Amino acid sequence: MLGVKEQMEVIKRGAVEIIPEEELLRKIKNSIKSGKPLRVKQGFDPTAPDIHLGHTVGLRKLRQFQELGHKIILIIGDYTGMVGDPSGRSITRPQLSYKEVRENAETYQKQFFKVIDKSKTEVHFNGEWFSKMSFQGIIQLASKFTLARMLERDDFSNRYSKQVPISLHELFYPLMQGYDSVAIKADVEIGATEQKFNLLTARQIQQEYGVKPQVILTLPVLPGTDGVQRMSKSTGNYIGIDESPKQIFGKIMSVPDDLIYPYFELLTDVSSEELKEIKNDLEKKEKNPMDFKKRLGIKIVSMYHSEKEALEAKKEFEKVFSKKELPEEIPIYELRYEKPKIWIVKLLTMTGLVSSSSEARRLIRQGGVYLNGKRVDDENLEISVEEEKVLKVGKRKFLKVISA
RNA sequence: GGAGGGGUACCCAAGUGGCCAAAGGGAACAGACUGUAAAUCUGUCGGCGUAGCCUUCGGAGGUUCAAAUCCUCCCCCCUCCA
Repeated sequence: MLGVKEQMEVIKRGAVEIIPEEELLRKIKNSIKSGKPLRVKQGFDPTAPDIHLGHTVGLRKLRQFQELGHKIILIIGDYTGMVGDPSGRSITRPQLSYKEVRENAETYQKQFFKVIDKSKTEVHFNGEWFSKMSFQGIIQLASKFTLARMLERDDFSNRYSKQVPISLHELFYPLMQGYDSVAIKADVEIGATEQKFNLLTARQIQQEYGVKPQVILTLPVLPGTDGVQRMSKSTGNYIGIDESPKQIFGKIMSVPDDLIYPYFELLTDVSSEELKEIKNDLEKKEKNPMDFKKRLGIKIVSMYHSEKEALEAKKEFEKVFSKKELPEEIPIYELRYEKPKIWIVKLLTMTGLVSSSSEARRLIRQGGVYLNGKRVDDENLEISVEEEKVLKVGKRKFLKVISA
């Protein structure tokens, strides 16, 4: 096991706050002395079935704790998932059914272990304790906190002042998360900065239940591919770690240039010297940001697939978008049509390339439809059904149409 | 229980009888440009074989030549008082 100083250095990298830092020092010291690893907790609510790069910021930190010899406790919030975390939210989250949550949890676990080491991880569903909690227990838990303190949160107070509804069950979320820490006796809990309130509430709840309070460690929130909102599945600005190499690479390339540095910092292992260099180069603007993005894309795809696939994805990207050639693999559509000729608009809607014929006409007018590499400029074009053809809609949609 | 304010397209939001398929912004999509699925600029953004029609402003009825807009009932949200 590494010494206190060395451990702290690893732990502090990329962290925003450690509260209280002295307490963490003490805990690590004790852990080294006693040989007992720290219990480091992070919870995830399985609201959407996919883990994306935003989740990996925390998971990677857990991984580092593992490498330092500590115990990771992963809480899968099957019960908290039914409430929905109000953190950073301006509206009530849609409530999920228990069944949905359990199904998502399955997928989650598979993906977790692409980042962290399964053999050194303890997994709990918080239903383990919440499903057994009596109403009496709930009253007891609720009595540990006051409304005034709850309303200190700016997400709640914003909603309240903007007259956006806050349901009572949402108030339970921080209490439940706190109780998780009681149940598993967490020494450290990590979470994104927007989790600070929940994380701090847990400290208080732990003390109320006679458990030593945890140290909290916050990490930056990862912006999504739009460069503005936090990465999340519901806003559609995410990159899932289970996506194909091509998709991950392509999405990295579509990220605004400003995100290049934060992504390198939060999502990859590049050394701090290398990071500095990247920052300098980006600021000087002498080098092409595209090349940094390619490097980033290769790094990230390599982590979740392989280096070989990463290089292939890069090649494919250059082929399709830089050279504007046809991609390596094009999906095939088998066309069944009773007449020898088919109207182009009809074909586009039939194949699902566009959702309505108005849209098809619009795209043709805008010059976004290609047939066998030639731009289609006639909305009334009739094309032969027999002949094999390749359709391109916009920059990214390709389809090979063959007659069935 | 009483009083008042609201519900408009994917999201925010304007519209209080016809000029409303509905301003503006965001998102999305297309094109141009390039350094890329970045940035910027331009355009599109309910549906229908494009031609005028059809469907849409919380829901159901009604008034009117004409309703997002007026009337009735209902549902939902917010605020204040109790």
